[in-house]
Amino acid sequence: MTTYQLQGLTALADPTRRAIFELVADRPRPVGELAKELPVSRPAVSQHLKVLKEVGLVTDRAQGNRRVYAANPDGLAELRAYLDHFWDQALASFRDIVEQTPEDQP
Amino acid sequence: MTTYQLQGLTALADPTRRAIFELVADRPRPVGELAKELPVSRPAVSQHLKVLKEVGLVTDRAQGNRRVYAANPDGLAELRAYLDHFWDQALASFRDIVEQTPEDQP
DNA sequence: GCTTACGGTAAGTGACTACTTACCAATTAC
DNA sequence: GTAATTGGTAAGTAGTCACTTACCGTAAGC
Repeated sequence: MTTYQLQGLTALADPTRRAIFELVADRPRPVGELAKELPVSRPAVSQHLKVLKEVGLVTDRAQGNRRVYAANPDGLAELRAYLDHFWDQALASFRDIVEQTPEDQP
Repeated sequence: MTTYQLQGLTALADPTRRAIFELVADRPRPVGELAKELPVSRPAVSQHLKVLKEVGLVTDRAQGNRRVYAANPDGLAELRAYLDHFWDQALASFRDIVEQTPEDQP
């Protein structure tokens, strides 16, 4: 778990890529529609979608002339599992901190 | 929610920073101990800790000569909330995709 | 007092990456 | 058939960022 790649986190770190993911999570959309709602060019959107697809955060399917992208719950599940794991650890170590006040040491 | 900064995601995107966070989530540690377990220099660790602290993922407290860093559950909670929100949306839109098979269009 | 340990900061550098324009392939419409 | 729409890819570039070494402040030990 520690040596995990967690490429999904890296993918969602970019604001534009996160915006794209949020748009397709709202509802599946073709590339052109995504580019219209974003301040970047259409090739940029294509490149971002390629990254999101590689890490399993989106899926695509041909629909006539267009290619419709949708959010993939599987990719999100991996990130949720990662955060949930450290949630428990963080809570435990944080509790240790609180119980051990700074005046404790001699 | 969409215009959120989500700096925590950006912070955890870097592998070294993620490793640091995982170490302090396991148990609170001083800077030197973190540097010993990582393939980067101590100043690099300090810089990463500064970022993690700014986005609220870790807290620090002076302990004698050392400075002990611990994971902060509040920062993690924000990320969890973000992913959970899009989890529902992704599930819904993904269900639409599945129900509407590619052979549907005329 | 002086020395040692610990850690934050400054400055500089190399690598990565998000973006652009240009080009090409494939499907639809006529 | 040709023209138009859609979108993926190539090549090049500018900005960001993770890292290093060097330096300085502060607390503990003698």
